[in-house]
Amino acid sequence: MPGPDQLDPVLDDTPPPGSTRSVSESQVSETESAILEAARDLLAEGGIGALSMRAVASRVGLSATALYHYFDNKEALVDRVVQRGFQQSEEYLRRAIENLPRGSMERVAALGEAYIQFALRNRQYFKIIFAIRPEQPRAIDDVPGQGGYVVLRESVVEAMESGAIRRADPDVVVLFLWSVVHGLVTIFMACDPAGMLDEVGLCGGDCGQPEATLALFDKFRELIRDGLAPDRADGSEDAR
Amino acid sequence: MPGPDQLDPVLDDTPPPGSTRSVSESQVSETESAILEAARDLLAEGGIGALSMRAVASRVGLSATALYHYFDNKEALVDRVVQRGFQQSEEYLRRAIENLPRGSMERVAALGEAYIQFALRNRQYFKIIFAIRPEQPRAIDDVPGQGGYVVLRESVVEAMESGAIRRADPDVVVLFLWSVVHGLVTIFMACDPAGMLDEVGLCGGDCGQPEATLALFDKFRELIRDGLAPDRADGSEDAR
DNA sequence: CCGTTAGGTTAACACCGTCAACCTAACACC
DNA sequence: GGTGTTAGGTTGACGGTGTTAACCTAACGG
Repeated sequence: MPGPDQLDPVLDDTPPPGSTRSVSESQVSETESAILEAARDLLAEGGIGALSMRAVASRVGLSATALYHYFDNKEALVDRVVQRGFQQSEEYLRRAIENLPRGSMERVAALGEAYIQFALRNRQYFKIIFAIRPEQPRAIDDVPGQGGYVVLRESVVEAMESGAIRRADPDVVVLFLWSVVHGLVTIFMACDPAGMLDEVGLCGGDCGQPEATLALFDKFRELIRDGLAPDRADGSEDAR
Repeated sequence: MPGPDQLDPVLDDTPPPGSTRSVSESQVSETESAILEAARDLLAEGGIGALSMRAVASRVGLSATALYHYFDNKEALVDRVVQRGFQQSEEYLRRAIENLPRGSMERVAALGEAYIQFALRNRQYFKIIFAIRPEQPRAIDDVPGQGGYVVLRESVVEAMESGAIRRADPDVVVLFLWSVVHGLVTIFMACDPAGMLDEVGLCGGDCGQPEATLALFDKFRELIRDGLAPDRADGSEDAR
């Protein structure tokens, strides 16, 4: 019933007609982006197992070996697909906070929610990042944090300056928050949440994953804010 | 230089000689466990890419098709390998806390550290669980939490009763803590920590992953304990 | 003695990533 | 205008993959 994961379509990189697009960087032939699109679609429809050079090629109307004119090998193709996918994450996150006041805790929390939503809507990208690589971990730039890292860091620093959260090494705080939401999302991508969630008492049984994950994140917010230590003002809290 | 990930060897399941082993459950032929062992070794040596039916078979001295007498298909084999790997995690965690006082915060923290260590020593299992599987998420039982969940929950409940941590829904707290360490570990398995860590100021450049991850976790402990909210006893904290 | 089963074989199929060789149209240059 | 050179494409093949079908053989129960 969950259906195939869909992947968010990627920003079009055909230049707006008449624009004097600089020949820099993201010069990408029409065929090349058709290949990337086809690859993304196959990934979304059937996971990494469905993304074969031959399948991609036939979807674009080429022979498999033609792809090698654009990409060194399959790994390079997949990397580009994932990279393009994650490039959106930054914009996704930025849009999630554009209407929230700078320096507020809500802004930071909204980034967490957005990360969860993006991850669950693009889980194929995540699966690849954390699995496919033969051995050596990739550069951090490929990882979903990259774009989001600076966004989150900015919001955290602002929140510290405004006094919404306490002062501490912002990088540690950012990695901490990132770990929380990323771990949550990763766990829920691997487990059947049904069995775990009625344990937690959230939604009775067959709720959708995104809602359940977000609901749990909402409960996390309190823990993130106040910590696990018992109230120093010892007393009323939870008497009886 | 990081060398191949090694995987912890699995508990021997050949019955101790003379024991009246019940014919229940884990009845496993010698050949079958030889296959599982070979598969685990291949996984450790070369990742999932090196684990092919033919490679496993030849290592056991069989033809590839013989494996199908023991496992429905490759997926089933891999699942068993991973499942056996994770079965150890519970014991691993239990051993990490056996000398720590019940109800203490250290006990909870030690579980986090143990989880990180186990994950980094058995990362191949994690990669498979959280990424490779074709589509549908597996049952929660397969996930590394399963065994560990009850252990962690027990320690959390005890810590609440002793007053070491504040009272809250223990399941939410457990999932929260699990998310933190799991997220941390997952992120570090995917990124090159070098680039990220000197950002954070931990270890100058080429330190090993486990140490870096544990060091960061150590910094997290403070955030977990006290939360992000500014001290209510407003004042001294970080005055310039 | 015969049937069944467990455990194993070989041969084959369809698919995979990739390479080598070749083709063809477009363009730069003397 | 002829002549490289190159970008973009083809076909065919190689070795490897998971998996199936058919077959073999030894052990065991009736």
